[in-house]
Amino acid sequence: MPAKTEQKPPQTYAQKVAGKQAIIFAAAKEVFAQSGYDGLRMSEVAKRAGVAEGTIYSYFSSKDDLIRALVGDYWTRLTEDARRAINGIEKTFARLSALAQFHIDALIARYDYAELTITLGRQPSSVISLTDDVRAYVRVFDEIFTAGQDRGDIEGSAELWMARDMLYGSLEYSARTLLMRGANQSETKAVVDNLMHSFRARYGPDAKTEVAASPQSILDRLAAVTEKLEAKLID
Amino acid sequence: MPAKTEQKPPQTYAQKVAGKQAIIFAAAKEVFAQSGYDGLRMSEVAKRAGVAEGTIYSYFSSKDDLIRALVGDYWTRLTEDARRAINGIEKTFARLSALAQFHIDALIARYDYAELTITLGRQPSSVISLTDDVRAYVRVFDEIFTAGQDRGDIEGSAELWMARDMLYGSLEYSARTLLMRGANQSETKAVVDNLMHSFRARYGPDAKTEVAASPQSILDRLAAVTEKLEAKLID
DNA sequence: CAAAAATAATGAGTCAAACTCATTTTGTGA
DNA sequence: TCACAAAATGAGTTTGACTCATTATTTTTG
Repeated sequence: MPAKTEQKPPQTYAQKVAGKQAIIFAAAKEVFAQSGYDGLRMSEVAKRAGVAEGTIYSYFSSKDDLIRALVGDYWTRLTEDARRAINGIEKTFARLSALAQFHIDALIARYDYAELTITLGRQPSSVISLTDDVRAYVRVFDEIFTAGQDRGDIEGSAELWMARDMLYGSLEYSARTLLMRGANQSETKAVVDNLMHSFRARYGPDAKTEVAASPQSILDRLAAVTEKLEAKLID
Repeated sequence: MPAKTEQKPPQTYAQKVAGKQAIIFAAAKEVFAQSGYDGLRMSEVAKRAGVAEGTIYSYFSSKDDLIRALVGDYWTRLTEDARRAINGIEKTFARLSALAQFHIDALIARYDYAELTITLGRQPSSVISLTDDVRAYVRVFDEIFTAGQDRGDIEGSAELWMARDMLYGSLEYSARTLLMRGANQSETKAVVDNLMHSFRARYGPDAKTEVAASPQSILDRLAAVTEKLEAKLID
């Protein structure tokens, strides 16, 4: 990377032009974050980007195209984050679990992007594909799964796409329902545990073994409750 | 039901008015079916219903409200069909399987309604709830599941909502991906089989016999009972 | 039964917002 | 410095949801 990019005034015209797309994009991201799809006004994006409304249209052919770019970028960033989230974890199911936890947390943090992925993904676009970015994201799962099959952690005959749909489908739907009541952290963990339990039972080699809570923690709870009961009885 | 309703000309004014809502609704359904949400024009609905555009607005407060009514009706009809689909089937997992097959087929036949449920369900409406209709639909699953728990086909400690989210989530996501490639009948069957396999492994009694008899599950049950006792004492 | 009141229907008109395009501004190469 | 190209501009167009003053229809009242 040459030092040129550091200097402020002497950029070439071409550089300035290239930068403008990024400026508009950033402005759109801001506006989208606080107004959502319907609330986003091209006029507002233009104002924030410091350009005329018409200018946007020489970089993005329509509002939908602009949003599509936003959503595509979202998945690209998410892909990187997902890889970071599973980085250093070795065992197959632990990796899957970490990915699942990352995924549901991400969805709950910003469900709007997931929602748009569903709607925009189904209507064909002139320019930006979107499907490709989602595919790249989903590949993180695929890699763990097939690697797991290779090392014998996962039943070799298992169909990748079915497992994938089950994982992402469950998590997406759970995120949605958890958002409707107020989600809390412990519930997302429970969802992930339950899902991983199912996964192990379905795809793992040795079937089950795992349970939700340890006997010890249940004993602790029992002891606590019993104490309360005792106190009540004394009254 | 009095014969009055049979006669054509001499309806009361009130009857005519009530009928008009249905006429507009039917017209909207038609237009939506062939144009989708974005393509549906209120002017077109008005034309098909044989009323002025303004008239629609005295029956539905907005385009969104109209569509919401459409989607709500969709789920209501689907609920009836789902009950018919499992009718006469006795065994718990067979019932679940039939329901799952019915569900994925329905989604693939008309994914647009499911899509709108996601988007419209999240934005609060002034009038029509939509969530209630979906809840009623989902109750079909809930009934099978809890009945299954009662008769011991399904692990008693299983969390209903998690199982529900897993089933509907998997099927919805699968429907979406199957639609992207061209879905064929055999693939939906494979998805359902795979899902039911997972369900059996996760929630069925036979695979889990050891677990059912394990100290763990006994502790779980004890904890649950103790909690109930505690609640009673507090009253 | 006629007049008054209430209810419903109408559609021309308003408004908001995405998108266009003739004009102007800015940059480049000779 | 000038001609040419590329980019930016924003006033104007278009589209489509929604409003509301007016008109039509039904019910109520005296």
